[in-house]
Amino acid sequence: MAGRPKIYDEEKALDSAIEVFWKKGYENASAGDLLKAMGIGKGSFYLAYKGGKPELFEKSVKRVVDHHLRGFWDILENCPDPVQAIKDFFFLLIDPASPVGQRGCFFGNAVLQIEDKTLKKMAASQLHLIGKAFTDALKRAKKAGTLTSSQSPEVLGLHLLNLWNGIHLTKMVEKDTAKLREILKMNLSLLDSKVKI
Amino acid sequence: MAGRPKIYDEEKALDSAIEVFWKKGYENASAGDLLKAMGIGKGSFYLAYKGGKPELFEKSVKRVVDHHLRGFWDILENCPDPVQAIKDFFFLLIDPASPVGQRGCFFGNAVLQIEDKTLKKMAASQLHLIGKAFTDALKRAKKAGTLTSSQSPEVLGLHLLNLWNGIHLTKMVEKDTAKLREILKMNLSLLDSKVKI
DNA sequence: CCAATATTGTACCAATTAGTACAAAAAGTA
DNA sequence: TACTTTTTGTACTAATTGGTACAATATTGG
Repeated sequence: MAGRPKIYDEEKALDSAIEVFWKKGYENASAGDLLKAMGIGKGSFYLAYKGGKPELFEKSVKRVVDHHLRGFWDILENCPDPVQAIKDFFFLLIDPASPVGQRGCFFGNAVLQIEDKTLKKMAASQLHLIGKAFTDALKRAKKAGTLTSSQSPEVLGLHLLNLWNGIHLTKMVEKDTAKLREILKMNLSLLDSKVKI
Repeated sequence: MAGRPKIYDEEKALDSAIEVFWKKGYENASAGDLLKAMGIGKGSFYLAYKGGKPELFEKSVKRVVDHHLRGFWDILENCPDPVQAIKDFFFLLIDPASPVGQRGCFFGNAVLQIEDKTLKKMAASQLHLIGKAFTDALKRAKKAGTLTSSQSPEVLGLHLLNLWNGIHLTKMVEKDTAKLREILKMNLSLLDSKVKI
């Protein structure tokens, strides 16, 4: 148990790779781009990621789940009013000042960018989990009485995933934030009881 | 004005290229893939598309607009009840038996796949046009009295574009068609007057 | 049937790619 | 100090890439 110590920080390097994947897309990110951003050489890279780019992406997915999504999940699971938290979150998503930016959803992008079936499925199942997180939060809200819609949490959770999927792309096309706010208001009003289908 | 005649059908070759772009994604489609599918050699290809893959994609976009979208636009502009046509169309989109399949939206995919700014913007503006087509159809429906929602056609049109963007991705993740139908029903009910926001 | 023109297939090139091999380096340990 | 272990950087390979050059081919018009 000795050996030359790593000169780089594994998590920081991984985060840099994630940035590249997110910004350029999976297929556009060459090994060279990734190595450069990660600040390591080929020797270190293929030692740490014997599977090359696919393995790096797999680890990136896990890191995005653990790092970027974990906080959001915790809020959904613990906040007093999940419905309000969800609404706030979506409006944050279209705020031009928000750090979320114009990069889209890491997993949604991946599903539409990656040809490799294994990686594509992995990204798709993460998206599905986001839907499940919405659903679970809504179930809790239903019990607590803050979800007043008569629709089932399952259907509403999928609706929110669909809204999530849509808005990430739509906001790249429609720059009028006021209009985006209007459609969010409409879509989120489906969680309220006053809206009868 | 003479010369050796073309051995291939330009439109058929272009359609084949579109298939490749649609199925594999822009970045995954190599020049080799495209030539093979188009059934032509390099000589013919670089004679017809001096700009290479970008030019081919540009022509593909125009062809998809003219060929795939035109029919839909005509219906929207001429049918007696645009609201009903729109609803039918969305349900067709999630029908497993539909030829639309799992390839997603040609333009939406492109926006998320292509790094080249010019091509990306071209795809984005086509998406925007789809939203405008919805809006225009809804304006007509409003005048005809078949659009009963009190929301403006502009906002509802953008909502439909957003639904379009979302459902193309969501149906790749959620295979339960019944659930998909439920969220379509909900989202499309926003066009009806009985739904008050 | 010859000239002009446009298309085709192939051979070729230069650049970039992912990935491997391996020796040098930097630590711990005895 | 010498040995072991792990990481690092570089040099290298093999394959694929997009794109060009060009001679051969197939047509129309004079």
